[in-house]
Amino acid sequence: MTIKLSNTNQRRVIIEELKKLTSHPTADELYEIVKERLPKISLGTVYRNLEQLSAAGLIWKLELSGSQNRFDGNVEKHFHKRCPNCGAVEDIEYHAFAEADRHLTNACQNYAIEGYTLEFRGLCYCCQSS
Amino acid sequence: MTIKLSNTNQRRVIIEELKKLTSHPTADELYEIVKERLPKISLGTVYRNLEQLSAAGLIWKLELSGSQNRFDGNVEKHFHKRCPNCGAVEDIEYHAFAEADRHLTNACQNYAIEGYTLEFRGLCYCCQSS
DNA sequence: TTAAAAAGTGATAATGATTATTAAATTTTA
DNA sequence: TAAAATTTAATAATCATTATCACTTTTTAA
Repeated sequence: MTIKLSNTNQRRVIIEELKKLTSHPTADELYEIVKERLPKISLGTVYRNLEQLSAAGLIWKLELSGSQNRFDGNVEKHFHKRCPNCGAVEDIEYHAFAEADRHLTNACQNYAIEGYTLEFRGLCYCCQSS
Repeated sequence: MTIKLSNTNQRRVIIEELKKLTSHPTADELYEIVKERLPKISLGTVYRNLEQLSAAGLIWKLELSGSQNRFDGNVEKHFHKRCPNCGAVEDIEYHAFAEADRHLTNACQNYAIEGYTLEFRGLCYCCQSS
C-alpha cells in the first residue's frame, strides 16, 4: 500500500526546494521560497503537499515544541536541536548519540512502545554570541 | 529571582485539581474540571495560570506533538508516551529508562545542549484492545 | 491516442488553540 | 488601611492549519 502521488509541477518544486535546505522550514517559510519559482502557488497547496509527502515518507514532518511544524528533506536517521531563544532547528548527527540511541531502543523493547522522538534544547550559534 | 505569584483562589484550585490527575489534561479539559468548583472562572484564566505555574516550575507544560499543549502536575523526572491513535498521554516511570537517560545526558555534555525532551509513541491500553 | 475518472490546484472561508485587551475586582505592600 | 500591584472575567484578536469548491491537470484504460 505505497501511497501514490501525481507528478505535478508544484509537488516537484516543493520537494526540490525543501531538499536544498538544512534549515527545517515551516510551511509558510517554504511557501515564500517556492513562490519565487511558482508565483501563483497558494499556501494551502504547500501545506497539503508537505502533509502528503511526509505521509509517503519522502520527507519528515517535525512535530517539535513551538507553535509551527517544520519539515525536513533529510530522511536519514538524525536528531534535532531547538534553540530556546529564537526557535531555530538544527541537525544533530546521529553518530554523536548512536550509543544513547541503542540504549533507548533496547529499553523500549520491554514496553508497548513503537518508537520515540528526541528533541534537544540549546542556544544556537547566533543566540550564543549575542 | 523566584517568580512571585499572588494567592488567588483560582490559582489554588487550578493547581490543586491538576495535581489530582495523572491524565495530563489540556487547558480546556482542566477548565471543565475547575469550573465545577468555580463556575465563573474563564478559560483565559486557566491558560494564564497554567503558563505562570509552569514558568514558576510548579507544574510541567508538555509541548509534545499534537495540536494542544498538555500540563502535568508531577514535576518529578519522568517521561511520556503518546498514543498515536487517540492522543492520550501516559507517564513512563523514570527507572525504566534511567540507563538510557544517563547515556543521553553524557552524550549531551560534549555539545552546547542544555537538555532534551523524549516522547515515546505507542498504542495506549484502550487502543490496543479495540 | 483520447475520453472518462481521479487527483490536484488556487482562492478563500472556517476552525481551533492560544494570546491580548480592558475595566473591574482582589491581593499585596508599606 | 489606603495606594500600588496583580489578577480576573469577558471578549476580541491572532496565528497556524484544515476544509471547501469550482476549475485544471494528470492518470487510466479502452
